[in-house]
Amino acid sequence: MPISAANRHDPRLVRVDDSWLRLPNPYDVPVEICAGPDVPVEPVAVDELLTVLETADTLRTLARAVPGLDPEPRVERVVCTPDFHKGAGIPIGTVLRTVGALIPQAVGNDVNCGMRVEATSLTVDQLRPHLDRLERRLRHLFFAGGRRIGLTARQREGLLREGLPGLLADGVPADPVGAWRQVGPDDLADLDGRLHATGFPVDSAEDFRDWIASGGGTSYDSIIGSVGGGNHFAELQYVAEVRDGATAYAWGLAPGQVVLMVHSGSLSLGHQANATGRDLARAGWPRAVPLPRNRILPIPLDERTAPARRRYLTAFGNAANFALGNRFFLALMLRAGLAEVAGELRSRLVYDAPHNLLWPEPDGTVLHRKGATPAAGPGGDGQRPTDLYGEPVIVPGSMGAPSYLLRGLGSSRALASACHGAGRSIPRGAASRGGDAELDAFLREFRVVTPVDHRDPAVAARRDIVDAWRRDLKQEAPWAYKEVGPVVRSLGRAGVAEPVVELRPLLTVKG
DNA sequence: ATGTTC
Repeated sequence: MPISAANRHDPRLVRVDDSWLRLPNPYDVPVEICAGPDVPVEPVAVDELLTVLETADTLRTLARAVPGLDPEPRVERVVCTPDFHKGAGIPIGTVLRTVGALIPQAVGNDVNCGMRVEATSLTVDQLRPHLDRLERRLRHLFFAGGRRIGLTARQREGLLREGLPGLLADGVPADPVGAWRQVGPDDLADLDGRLHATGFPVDSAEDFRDWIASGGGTSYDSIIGSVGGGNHFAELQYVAEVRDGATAYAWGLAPGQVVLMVHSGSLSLGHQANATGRDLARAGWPRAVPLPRNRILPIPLDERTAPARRRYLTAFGNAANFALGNRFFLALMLRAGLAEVAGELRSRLVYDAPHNLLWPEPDGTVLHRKGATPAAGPGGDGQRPTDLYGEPVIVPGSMGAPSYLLRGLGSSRALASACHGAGRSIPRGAASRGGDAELDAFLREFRVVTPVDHRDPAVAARRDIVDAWRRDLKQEAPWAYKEVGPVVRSLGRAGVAEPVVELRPLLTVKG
């Protein structure tokens, strides 16, 4: 193989085989990166991985300083996905299994950032003639006053405490307005949780009283129905290629079928929950232990920290539930646009997958995912349709690029986790490449609907707004991301997940 | 990643 930027790896990494790299370390923590020889690994991200190892050392210090911790805190295993790249603190694409402690900062700031995919009853041939009009309608629905998601305090509290079952406990409002009009029998039928996570039961929502109250009665707020920034989007796609016919059929996907894909998180609620976790970890930090240099503070799983953990996990669960609800409403908004231009349609959930979550287990282990997606294999309790074929793994491409739907294979080496995208080739915040004309041509070609309509002369006159918007959007341009193909092939070769369908974009709404 | 609406 020729030496190129794409196959040079950081010298600190040891290639184990075609699928895995290992980071040797003095803490005896298994650290492995799932990446083929054609997937470049950012040295800066490897630097950050060393701070994860400092956290392994922090847990040892805690175990010595706080007597009687049972089980003794330690980092059991670290796995990085093929799209692993630099983030704030712990790299994005890091899966961490700990024993005897949880680490709020090992979850991305945006709690339960994730994907929702729905299969519609429309075909790409039916939709193509209406794309110009759809683009205009979606701009109105997402960015120009068309959102109109009214929620009662009861619905808000239900959502934060139970997720979608709580939101929809009383069914659809008697006189539905806006996105609510798109709720159909399939949405209510899926609420038994057999297909996917519909909610995380938590016993209160005290940290979010302001959002719940929001003026009383049926009220509107500035958060629900927002796409969010960065790499978040709401997209219409179609099934371009079927790679695994049996699984595609079981998941209700056929060639040419129009699919909705939403990538979004918990917006400000997740940030608030994470800040709560960080503050509680700091407030409860044992005086005998110096603050770790990397500022990543674990919370040991003992009696002393029980009230703090309960408070954090409640806020965390509230935020995670909000994200499920927001993705649901974003999908309803896409459905509303489709219904306006192509007539009434059916749309059914394929899967909702989280990227940023932690899972405390009764045995004292905690699985943390930051920018990685679950990829459980076939099996489970056999009660869910997905148990037959493995968990749906949604890998979005960068703007304009194909996305993939894979089936998880439950690799224990990979901590049953897959990548959540192609991964950046240019870190966020680095100088963005490409001229304005190049960006504009790209946005037109791929029908990218954005909040700033720079073709409107009144908007174009606001240079400061347009410049800031272009700067941010260039960070999400395809040239800021790796190619998704080699990343997806790495997952297959490693036995993490296998492709089921390839999806190509028709129209993208960027927040 | 970071509240764009009645």
